[in-house]
Amino acid sequence: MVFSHIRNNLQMARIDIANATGMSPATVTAITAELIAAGLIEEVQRVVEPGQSKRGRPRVDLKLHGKEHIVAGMKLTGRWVTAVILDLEGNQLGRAQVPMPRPPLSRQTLLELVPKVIDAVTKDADMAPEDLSAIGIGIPGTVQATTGFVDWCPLFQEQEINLKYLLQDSLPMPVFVENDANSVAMAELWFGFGKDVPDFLVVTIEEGLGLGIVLDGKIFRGTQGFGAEFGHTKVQSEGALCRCGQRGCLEAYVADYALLREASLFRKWEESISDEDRLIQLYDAAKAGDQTSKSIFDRASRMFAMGLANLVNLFDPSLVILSGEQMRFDYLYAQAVFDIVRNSTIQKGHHQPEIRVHKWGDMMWAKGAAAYALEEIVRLSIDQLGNSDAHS
Amino acid sequence: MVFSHIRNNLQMARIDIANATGMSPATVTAITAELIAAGLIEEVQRVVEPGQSKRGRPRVDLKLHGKEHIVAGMKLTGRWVTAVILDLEGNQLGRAQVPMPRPPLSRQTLLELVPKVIDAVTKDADMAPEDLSAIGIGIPGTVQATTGFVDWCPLFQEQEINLKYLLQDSLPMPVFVENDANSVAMAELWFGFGKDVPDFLVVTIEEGLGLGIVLDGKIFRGTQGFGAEFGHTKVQSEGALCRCGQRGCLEAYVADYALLREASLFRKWEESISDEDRLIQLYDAAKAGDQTSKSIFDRASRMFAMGLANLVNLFDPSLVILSGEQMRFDYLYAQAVFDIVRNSTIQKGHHQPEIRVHKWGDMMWAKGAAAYALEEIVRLSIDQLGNSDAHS
DNA sequence: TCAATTAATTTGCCCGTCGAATTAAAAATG
DNA sequence: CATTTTTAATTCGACGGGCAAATTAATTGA
Repeated sequence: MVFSHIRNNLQMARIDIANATGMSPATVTAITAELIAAGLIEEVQRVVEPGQSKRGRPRVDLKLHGKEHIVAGMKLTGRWVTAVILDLEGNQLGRAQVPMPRPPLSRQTLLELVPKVIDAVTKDADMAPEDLSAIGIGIPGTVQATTGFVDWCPLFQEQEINLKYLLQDSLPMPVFVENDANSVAMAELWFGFGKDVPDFLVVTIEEGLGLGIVLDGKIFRGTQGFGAEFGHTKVQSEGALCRCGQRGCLEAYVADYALLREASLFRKWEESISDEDRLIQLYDAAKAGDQTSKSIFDRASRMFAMGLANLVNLFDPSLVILSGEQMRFDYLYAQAVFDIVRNSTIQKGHHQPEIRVHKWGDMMWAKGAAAYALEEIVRLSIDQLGNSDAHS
Repeated sequence: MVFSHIRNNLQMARIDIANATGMSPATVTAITAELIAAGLIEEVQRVVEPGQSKRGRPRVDLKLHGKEHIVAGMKLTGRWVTAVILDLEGNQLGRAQVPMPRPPLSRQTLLELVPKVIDAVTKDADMAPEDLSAIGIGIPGTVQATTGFVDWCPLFQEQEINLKYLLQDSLPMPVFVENDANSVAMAELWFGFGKDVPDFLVVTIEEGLGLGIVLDGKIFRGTQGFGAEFGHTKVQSEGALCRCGQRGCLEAYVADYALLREASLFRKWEESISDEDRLIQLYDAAKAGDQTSKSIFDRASRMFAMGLANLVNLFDPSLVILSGEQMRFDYLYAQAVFDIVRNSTIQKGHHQPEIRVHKWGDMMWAKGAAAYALEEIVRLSIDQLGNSDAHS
């Protein structure tokens, strides 16, 4: 609790922590002493701007001790593997991006890929893999973060594997695996709009649709530990076919492949043109006023708004963050979408959630994965702190 | 914690509580002593069946002290006001049901109605209203249970009122107001399928659709305190008009009025026939093989399954309880519905939630409201326990 | 130089919890 | 029938987390 307050405020004095948490100064002194002894935080001299110094003993700020833990975060998509190095303070020390082999990956390929990326990203930070305290990996699919068990991931050949233990065996540091939408939620919680908000939803828009649910400052993983399958909530009875094999999934209306499927009816592209480029052409056509192209995006955004509205109706959130980088998703961030959401939710007036857009790229997702690794490592450190005390 | 263990197991010995909670026997002794002193629990002699008695000091069972707190629970619908008297043990001591004046009710009518019902139900239990420690009231609409503030309720003329304080002024006991779906969830938690399950969803089917979300043994009220608006999640873009004024709400396909609206296209009823009877006729026709009638129910159940599937996809529950009394809802409990849910959710195999049906009537809803009142009263008692200790 | 002021620490205390020892109440034993 | 065995419950002493109050530390202002 003390730790997360310091983290959220970057640096603060003990007295401020006491006020913010409601604890007594005595308790704060005791706890911070332990954290300092454990190397997790450190004292820093507060820079006093001339003229505004007050009388009395000056406060001594505390901040996270960045060098105590350095971790890597990694994000796997069908096209790229993106990685960052983060220290405990959240400073980005290095980054790397390598092309992803064409999925689905064999176990062998995966076991070679991850260390390769770690080598690359640590090199970028002028470090060695051994310097890392942990790595966090964000992947699409259904992941039980507590155990590292991957029920299903579109990127892998093998399913139902324990990726955490699989990778840990060939790596010198602990590995934490997390659903990629939850990685982004984590990034929002540590570095983004969610810093001061205890409850919010993060909707991610990428190849698929993801949802991260943050309740009371913690990620809600469903009662059985699996992530929220927002992309496969149904928005149409007997609707469009989804790549999951079911019908009417939101994803089947909003994802790239859904848009291209529609477009293929009236547009013939050369084989050689990438999906990416096709989408850009489609989007440009819509913007230029082509009604058919426009109707494709219109339907997608209408369906998306409907899915969002359902989330708002069920969770009654005060904040919804939409996270996705690409230009081609602009239509999903349009005012029209927000209007539909507002008109499709019961929450009235001051209960309407704020909807904010974060155009974050893969790097932020990787940072989220790193944040998850940091959180777990810190949690372990603090737990051990308590235990070692008990023995002494 | 100790208290809820005793409540859930009806009666158990101290040593069992220690084992179940992980506390030491010493602690259990201390806590139970306090609870006994407060009158909340009492010792009972365990009935030893001959032949199966073990050596050693016999365990002394503890059970809730029913007479310590007697509460009333009340459920308001558009047609009836249903009330029960419950003691702390959950024994039903009395019941009453009076017709509801035609909504919307004025403040005056409401303020007269509630005491009248309390008089009736306490009389049925051979008691006086003064004997009640509290009353709990379950109403449809959006209710902030913590404050008793009613944002919107279809039964009342006035909206945005604090029903809790409004009623408390004219009643001798504290009043707790709760969304009716949450009342049912509460009933499941105390008396039903949810007794041993920490996380589950309760879907209620009545005039509208309700949802109670139980996470970690507590009712989840959305991050802003308002209940989950399941009935107004959207299952169809630009769909059927709902009584809330929006389009495509699940309720607009499943609720009574939705079915009758469809039926009115091909069936003309006498003015005098009640909605209730119309529905029964419609249902009988469908059962008898009338294709048009059947298609109405078919669509309703298909939409309902879709809404359920979305809940499962988002919350990943291990248990979903469907609660509704009337025969006319049988089609919603059909195997076909469960099949659609299973085929529309990502959860596979062992992660599929169990779906159970509870044909509970208004009386159980009222019991849930009473349970809520009991929980609040007990919580207050236990809190005061700690405080009075601090002073002594 | 000395008060005034504010931050941080130390001290002593309370409370909840625990392990270990003790007491209580039964059955089994000879 | 007294004694041992067994199991439940309680008591006792101790410990750790957290707090209020007192104390110490470090600064500004008079």
